[in-house]
This record gives sequence, C-alpha cells and structure tokens, in this order.
Amino acid sequence: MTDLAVDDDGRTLHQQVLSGLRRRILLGQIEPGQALTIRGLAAELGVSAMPVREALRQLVAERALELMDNRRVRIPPMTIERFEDLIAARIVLEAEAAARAMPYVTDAVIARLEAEDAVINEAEAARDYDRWIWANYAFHSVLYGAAGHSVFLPLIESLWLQIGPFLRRAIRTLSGHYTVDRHGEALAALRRRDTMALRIAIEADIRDGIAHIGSTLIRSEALGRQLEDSMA
Amino acid sequence: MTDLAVDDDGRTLHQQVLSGLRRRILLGQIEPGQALTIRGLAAELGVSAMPVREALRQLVAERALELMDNRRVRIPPMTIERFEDLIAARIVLEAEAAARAMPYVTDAVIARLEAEDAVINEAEAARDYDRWIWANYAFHSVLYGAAGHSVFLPLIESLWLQIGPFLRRAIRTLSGHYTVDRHGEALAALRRRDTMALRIAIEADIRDGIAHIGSTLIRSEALGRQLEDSMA
DNA sequence: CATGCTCCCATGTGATCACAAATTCGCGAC
DNA sequence: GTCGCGAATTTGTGATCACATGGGAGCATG
Repeated sequence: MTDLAVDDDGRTLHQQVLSGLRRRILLGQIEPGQALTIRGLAAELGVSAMPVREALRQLVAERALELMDNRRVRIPPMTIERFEDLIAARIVLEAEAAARAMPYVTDAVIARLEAEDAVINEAEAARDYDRWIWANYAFHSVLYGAAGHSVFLPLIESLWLQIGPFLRRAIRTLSGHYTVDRHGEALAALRRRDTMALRIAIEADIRDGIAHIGSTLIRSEALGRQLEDSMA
Repeated sequence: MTDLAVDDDGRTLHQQVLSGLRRRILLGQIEPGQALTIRGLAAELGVSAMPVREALRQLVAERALELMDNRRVRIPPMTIERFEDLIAARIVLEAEAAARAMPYVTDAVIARLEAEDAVINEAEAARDYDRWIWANYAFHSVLYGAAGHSVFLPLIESLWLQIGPFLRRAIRTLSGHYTVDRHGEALAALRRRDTMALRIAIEADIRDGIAHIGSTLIRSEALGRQLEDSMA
C-alpha cells in the first residue's frame, strides 16, 4: 500500500520501517484498535518479516505500542489517568528541556523556529492537519535539540508517540477554536533570553493544545471505555 | 558464562535476555568500552542470535545502548554535559512522579518502602554494593509505581539505564562517606502526606547520591575524555 | 623500522523455515 | 436460531542461512 521507496539511502530496512511507522503513529494515522501483525505490515510494506519485527520491538520499548499477553502488539488504550500523566510528564520535561536549551539558542536557531512557526500557520490556514502536526513536532524538536547532547528529546518523543494516535481524532475540534499564539510568546521569550517566560509559554502551549483533546476524550469517555473493553 | 536458567517461566527467551542485560547494565557490570556483539552474547548466554538481537534493539531504543555508525552497539560514552542533563531529567521526572504517586500511597506501600529501606541499610553495612544498588532502584520503583498506570516509570528507568554503567565506578567512593538519610526523610514526608517535603527529599536523594559520582567523573575527566576518544 | 596493501575472519542485516500457541471459522447438536 | 466444539489458518518466537561490509592481522615494500 504505502510502499517504501524501492531503495532509500544507506539506512537499514529496519530503520526505514521504523521511521515510517513512527510517522504514522505521530500523525494519528493508525487506528487504536487496528490489528498490527508482523506479516501483515511486512506484506504491506513489501519487506520481509525481520525488519518489521525489529521496528515493532523498538516501538514497544518506546511505549508507542504495547505487548499484550497474547504477544500481539497494539496501540495502548487511552485512559483519563494515563492521559493526565502524559500531559504532566510533557510539561515538566519540555519546560526543563526548553530552559536548558536557552544557552544554545542562537539567532540561527530562532530563525529555524520562525520558519517552522510559519509552516504551522500556513498549514492551519490550509486545513492541512498532517502538515500542521508535523511542523508542530519540528518546532519543539528544534528547540529542545539545540543543545545537541540530547537526553531530553528521546524521552519527549516517547511521550509524543503515546499521545499521537489520539491526536487526530481531536484535532478537527481544535482547529475550529481560536488558539492563542503560544509559539509567538515562546519566540519572544527566546529573543529576550527570558528563561522563565519561555517555561511559561511552553507549558501554556502544551496545556492549550491538549485541553481540547482532553475534553474530547472526556466527552467520548463512554465510547472510549467501551472500545478499551472490547480490546482487552 | 552467566548461563540463563535452562527453562524459565512463560517468559520468552528475548525477555529473559533483556532483563538479564538490563540488570547487568543497572548494576554497572558492563564495562563502557566492552564489545557487545550479537553472536558473542548469544554464545555466552547459550541462546541463538535472535533473542539477543531483539534485546539489544530494545536497549538501544531505551538509550541504554547506542548504535554506532559501524552498526555496532556500545554503552554511550559519558560526558559532563550529558551527565548533567541526566541528573536534571531525573530530578524533574522523579519529583513529579513522587508527587503524583502521593494519593496512591497507602500504609501497605509505606511498609514495602520501609522494607526496601531496611535492605538498603543492611547492604550498606555488609558492603554488598549490588544489593545496595538494586534495593535503591526497588525503593524508587515502588514509590513511583504506586499509582499503577505508569507513564513516568519507564521514562525514569531509561535514565537509570543510562547512568548505571558509570555508577559502580563511583559507588566505592560514595559508600565511604557519611550519607544523609534521605529515604528516611522521604518516608517521613509520606507518612505526613506532605507532598512538598517529599519532592524536596527525592531531589536531595538524587543530588546526594549523584554528587559523588559527578565529582568522580570530573576527577577522572581526563581519563574519561581519553576513553571517549578512543571509542569514537 | 615504519607504512601500505591484501586477504581473511568476525559481524550486522535480512530472508526463510520450523514449531507451538492462539485465534477463527464452520459444522453440528440442541 | 444459538451455543459448543474441533479443525484449519493465522501469528509470534526462535533457529539457521546467505550475503555484504568492515576491521584486523599478516606480509611485503619503501
């Protein structure tokens, strides 16, 4: 179906499969209940089972997927409690990562952030959700990765992967609302080298974007619980 | 060598290999420069290459190991900057995890924590470093895992795995010093249901235990850099 | 004695196969 | 029509094999 390019760069097949799956998860293109079988994915991607096995294993390690007792893998069902934990973890980690990145934020970094912010605005105007989500990740990645030696980024990416599958469902609701320009506030704080303001802007950005998802989750709590049970 | 029990419980071979390797890393029993080859470990553990491959892949995903350009895996070299990031991440994550666990801390949980604390003290008296380290992990795991739905624990374990290999080297230095009883403070805070005091005790515990390692790292900075270069 | 080259072995990657467990589907009984 | 029950298929796990690459030892040459 979404066949991998016949022959990519020097990356191993397993890495190509992994980044492909990771992208699909981050963009919420994989249905939470959907069956994820090794042979199925292998056939779909036109590779043997081996690279898919390793990719799935890695995604399980990153908590993007869950290994059930059946030894099958699935996207972990979301609960209110888990969702709140994910948000809390995102806030403390991303605020700290942003603050620690501050000394490494050069004008070049700010320029890249502005570029990503522009893409976000374009995508929002064009109702291009995939592009919007992806640019959002890019914006945060560039900021947290500015320091180079990345301890925080992998942890944060794990959290994104866990939230991703439930993002798309709520994103349509979100895009209708007027959203405060938190990225603008963050950029202003960066230009002023104001670490405290940056922390506040990042936290507000996470809470804003997530509040709608949370309310969506709550509204569909009955449905969610039913889905979760049906998969248990 | 350290042969796996001929036949364990219902766990898959790959899981047994994984937890074995994880334990060795957490206890600092794997030399940072040591060669970690699939076939070598497979022969050592008496299994085929397959379970080892998957275990290594998973440890790479958890950042306990690093995939080099040679496609070989090694324990990532430590630098001062990375070490400081690891400590900072531990503090924000573990303090938040502890605070969020507070509502779930029953008397039974406190009893288990007291039991682990007793083990820690025994091990310290007996100069049993492995047991000391392991009980320390257990103490924190019990606390953070009290809430059940664990988002924080996997993230924290990833940080432990990254620090583990460099722990043993410094632990002898540490055990000589008089260490303030931070776990006692944490337990007292738990009994009083004092969340703020708990956060402070946890942060102090991390800083205490780590300060010695940090200074050891700095004292051996020249050696460390040389090691790092030789492995680069 | 240092340096470069060649050959060989070790290693990671990917494919395929064997097997056991689990799921599913279909048939039959009530 | 519904509920069990058994066979067939699907699926994950582990082993083995083929292949290409990279590292290292050994030798020859300067």
